[in-house]
Amino acid sequence: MTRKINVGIKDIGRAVGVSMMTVSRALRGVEGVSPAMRAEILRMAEVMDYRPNRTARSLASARSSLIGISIPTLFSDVFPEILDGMRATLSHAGFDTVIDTTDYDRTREAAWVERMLDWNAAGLVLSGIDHAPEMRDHLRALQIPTLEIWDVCDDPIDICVGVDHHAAGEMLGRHLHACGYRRPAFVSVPEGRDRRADKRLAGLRASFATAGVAEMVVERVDRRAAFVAGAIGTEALLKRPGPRPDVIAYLNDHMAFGGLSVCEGLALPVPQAVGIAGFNGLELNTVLPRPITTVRTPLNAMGVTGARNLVARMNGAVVARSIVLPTRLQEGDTTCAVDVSAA
Amino acid sequence: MTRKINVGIKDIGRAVGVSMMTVSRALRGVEGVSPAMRAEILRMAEVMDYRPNRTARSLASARSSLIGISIPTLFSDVFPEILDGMRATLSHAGFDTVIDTTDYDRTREAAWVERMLDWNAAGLVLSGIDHAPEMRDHLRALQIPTLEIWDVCDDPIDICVGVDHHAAGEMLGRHLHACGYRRPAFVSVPEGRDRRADKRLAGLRASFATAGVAEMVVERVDRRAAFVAGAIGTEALLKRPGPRPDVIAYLNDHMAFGGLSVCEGLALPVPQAVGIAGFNGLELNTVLPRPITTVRTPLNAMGVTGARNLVARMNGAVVARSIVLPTRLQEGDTTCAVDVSAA
DNA sequence: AAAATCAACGTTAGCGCTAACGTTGCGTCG
DNA sequence: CGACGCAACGTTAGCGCTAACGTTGATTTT
Repeated sequence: MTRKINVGIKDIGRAVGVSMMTVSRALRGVEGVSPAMRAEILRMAEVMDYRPNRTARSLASARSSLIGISIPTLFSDVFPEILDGMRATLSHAGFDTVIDTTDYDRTREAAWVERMLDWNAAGLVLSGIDHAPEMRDHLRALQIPTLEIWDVCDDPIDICVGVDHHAAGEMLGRHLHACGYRRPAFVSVPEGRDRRADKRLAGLRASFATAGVAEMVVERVDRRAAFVAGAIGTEALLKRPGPRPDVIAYLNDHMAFGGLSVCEGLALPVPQAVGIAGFNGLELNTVLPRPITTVRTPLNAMGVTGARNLVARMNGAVVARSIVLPTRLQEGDTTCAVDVSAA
Repeated sequence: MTRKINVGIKDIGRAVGVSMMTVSRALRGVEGVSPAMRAEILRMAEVMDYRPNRTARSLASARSSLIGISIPTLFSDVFPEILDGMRATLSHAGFDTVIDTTDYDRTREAAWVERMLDWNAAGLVLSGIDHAPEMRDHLRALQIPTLEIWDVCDDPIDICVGVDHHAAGEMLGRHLHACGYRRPAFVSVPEGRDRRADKRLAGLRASFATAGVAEMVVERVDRRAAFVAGAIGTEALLKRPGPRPDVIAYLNDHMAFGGLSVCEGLALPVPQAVGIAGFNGLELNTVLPRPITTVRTPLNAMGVTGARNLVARMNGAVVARSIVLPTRLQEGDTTCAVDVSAA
């Protein structure tokens, strides 16, 4: 091992016989170095096992290669899937990603963003479009490239890529109503926790209301594991006094599956006695003995698109402020065979 | 807003009337400043909305507040749970966590670790104990505080906290054999992908072999979603020629649940015709209509313990090199009621 | 052919902070 | 009461790198 401790660009420069500035340029791929010299420097850097000091680089250039990514939780299939989509693009572009989980707490998110700014982060990725107002203002003022992902609006902090959750809710609602269901219910998380959940519910409500069905029962469960939450919510729903819902929509497919399991356990015919529908079209749904009706959201593609746009944005390109990805209704076996005449 | 752009410790020093060194000491909580002066400086820092430049701090002190955490995948209940356990401890201690997913690729892990070293990382957390040898040597030579988590051995890079996967496999194997099962099968991921999976299998094999059952059928599935993988693996297993297995163990509870669903779909009586068992005791298992026999692993506690030890280690304390957390067999409804006489 | 242009390098100043030594003034102790 | 010790500060010198200007010699321009 010829590995000296802490080889710096100065050492490389000395070895090659040029100034450290030339080395710096060569290593960064900046122009101003002849191809021959660049090759020689790169070779020597390799030989000497040079490792750039990112800290020094960040300090001198007032910009780091860190990208902060904030997501509500890792206990979900949604965010890991989005992260997975972003991964390749960001790492190819040479960025290091610092991930934070906020547990749906805006204050925590804001504090963490400030911390990332202390690191001279090159960019930020935030989940959704609902954030602490001061944080919004701060980021806007600082002009930090910021991607809001998963949800969309007309006026993002910087740029956003996501789906229209309200429209997704409406789409599912229209389908369920067309199936003949008239006593809809929704199983979700505690109110205010997840804005996307509320939007889906609002969309469902809107389409049912338009069709003349005003009432929608909502059961909220505070359980991290989605399958569990769906099961618990469904049991609670079925135990309620009053007419039993004839269709239950869930915040996502995992929850819907939990609910479906409960119904099957109670020998409640699905979709005749009760319809079941989810959201997101998660991989789970592709092998279920009974595919669940759902609204597919392009999670991975969202990550890819978002990351690409963010990188382009950081390179100074002009990109669309807001990109709405399409969702698609995917009919399964858990809705539609309802006996309308009996209702 | 009185917020000036880029308030530095020099500015605070000027405002208070002391040198920047005193400000630095006060802000870092280092001794050498009178309580009154410290209070005054902290107040002024607050007023002026001072934000430390972490980059500069890292460069000057040759040590950053970054901790690199490498995990194979986010698509699992295991690693998010461990991460969740580490979170609070690390963030309270003032560290920022950079998470990387390796997809079970050691080369990728090694490259990423080098990158973290370029950031002067304060510490590292690696999943499991099997890593690229050069990386091991490098970390050892550099004496970077390194925690290996989830698996254990006598000779970790630095310190480790985990469970004994081989013993867990044996434990489950003994139980299954005691139940009377004699044709065991195991559904796992592709060989070599996940060392822990292989160890569990080896443990299962060992205990069955000791009891006189030499053969164990292994089905390997390459699917990210565990439920899906379990379902597919089970179907493949049941389609194989030869005697049908009378018990199927799965790498984890999600896979086991997928398998259970398939068996139920085929009207195969569980646990009579076929037993089902998983690993990890995931939350899912707490609400399943039929609890699955499993081996509980203390994931969250592992994260907590690991993080605490790592922090202690970074503070120079001497901590146990290797900590083995206990696992516990949790009997469910999916094993044991086998009719031994019929076998 | 003198001037302008330009690629290919070099020099100079820091980036904002901290480590490692000073320095000062006051109590204290033989 | 002078030497000593010590708490509470200050000074100096970078950490390793890059931005922003030089500088130089060769090529092009008119």
